Amino acid sequence: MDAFFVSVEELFDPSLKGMPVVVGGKPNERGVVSAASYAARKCGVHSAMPLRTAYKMCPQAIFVEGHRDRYCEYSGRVFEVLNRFSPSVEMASIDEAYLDLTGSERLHGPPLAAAQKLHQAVKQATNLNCSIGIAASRMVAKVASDQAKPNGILWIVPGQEASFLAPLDVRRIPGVGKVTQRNLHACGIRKVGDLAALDREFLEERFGQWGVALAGKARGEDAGGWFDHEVGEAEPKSISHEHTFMEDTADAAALDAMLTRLSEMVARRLRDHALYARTVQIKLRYSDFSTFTRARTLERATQIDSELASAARNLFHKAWKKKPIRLLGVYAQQLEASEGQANLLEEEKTEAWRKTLQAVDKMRDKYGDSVVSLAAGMPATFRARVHENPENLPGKEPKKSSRE
DNA sequence: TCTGGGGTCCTAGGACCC
DNA sequence: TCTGGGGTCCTAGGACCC
Repeated sequence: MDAFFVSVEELFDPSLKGMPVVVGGKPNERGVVSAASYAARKCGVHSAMPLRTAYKMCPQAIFVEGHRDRYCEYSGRVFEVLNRFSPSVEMASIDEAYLDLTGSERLHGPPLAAAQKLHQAVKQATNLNCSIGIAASRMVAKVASDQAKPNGILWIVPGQEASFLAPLDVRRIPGVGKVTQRNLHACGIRKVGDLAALDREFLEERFGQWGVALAGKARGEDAGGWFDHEVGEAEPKSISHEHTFMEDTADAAALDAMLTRLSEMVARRLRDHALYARTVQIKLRYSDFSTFTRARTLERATQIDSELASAARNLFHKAWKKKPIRLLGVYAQQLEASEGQANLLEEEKTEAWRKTLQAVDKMRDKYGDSVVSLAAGMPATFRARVHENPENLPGKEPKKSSRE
């Protein structure tokens, strides 16, 4: 999809059309650009750029918060259109998909005609523009669709892969980021063609096994192959939440509260997926952006808020250098379908928690996530108030709202 | 310029085991 | 006496993608 987030925002607010628009947050917030309209890109704004930088470069731009639910909905509509065209559709992300059109010639005609039909169908169903790359491998199709932007179609005829790729910057190859680009430039390799011309031994010595794969990509060979993944929703391999503070803080109570809240969010999603985490990891980032992770593997896998939270807080306090913190994160890894064996005492305890959390999850579904929380996740001032006078508990407050 | 949040995959060293 | 070879698990860090 072309400038997907911005284009969806334009559907909801047509006055944004043609304007420099930045999706991601307010211009003075800590955050980065999720998407920029083509008008904003003309000022030099691009995704992943800090919002404050974007504001300096393009002060006249309109800054809007992202609406993930809207993007998901439109992503679903696009998927429905694609699914009509081919039974094997792989959504690679919220705004990118691969279609296998093998054997669909009788139905859709030759590749270019099929792509034109598809392009029109997407436009008709969503009023959004997309770009389409057609090729004999996924990788080449992806690069072709990037080159076709905006709103274009590009067909790389079989046999022409290498000559199509050769004049492009190495950065265009999926998997080549800033660091690899810098390393390749240091060897005098700037274009994909330079890469394709090198011999295997040189690349293997310099970049390891990955260099060999890279040389293949440069010639248009796709190690991944076609739709060899499992069908249906793949289970996640990790679940995480992280938070960057508006201002760095060394307030231990505030940090503990944040770790608790993040743990609750992670645990909630573990339960949604019916998964248990064997490994808990935390991430901390100081004011100078130096970043550390600490992990611990548990005796038994868990999906219980308080178990995750206490593991996270232990890890944090062992690692924390008592300096102001910019970011905290909580990660669940080594996800398993069951918690494994336990002794009788533990079994009783987890059973009690399981029932409690089931009820809590129902309340959160109905009234929002903040309606119930571990006390440790609440602001310290609030905890103190309740401690001094239990009448301050939300349910006992005199004025009733629907939340309560 | 001052750097989000959600992920995946890879590497490398050390502990431990046979 | 100057110290193997293979495997798995765990931990930490980093590149990359959208």
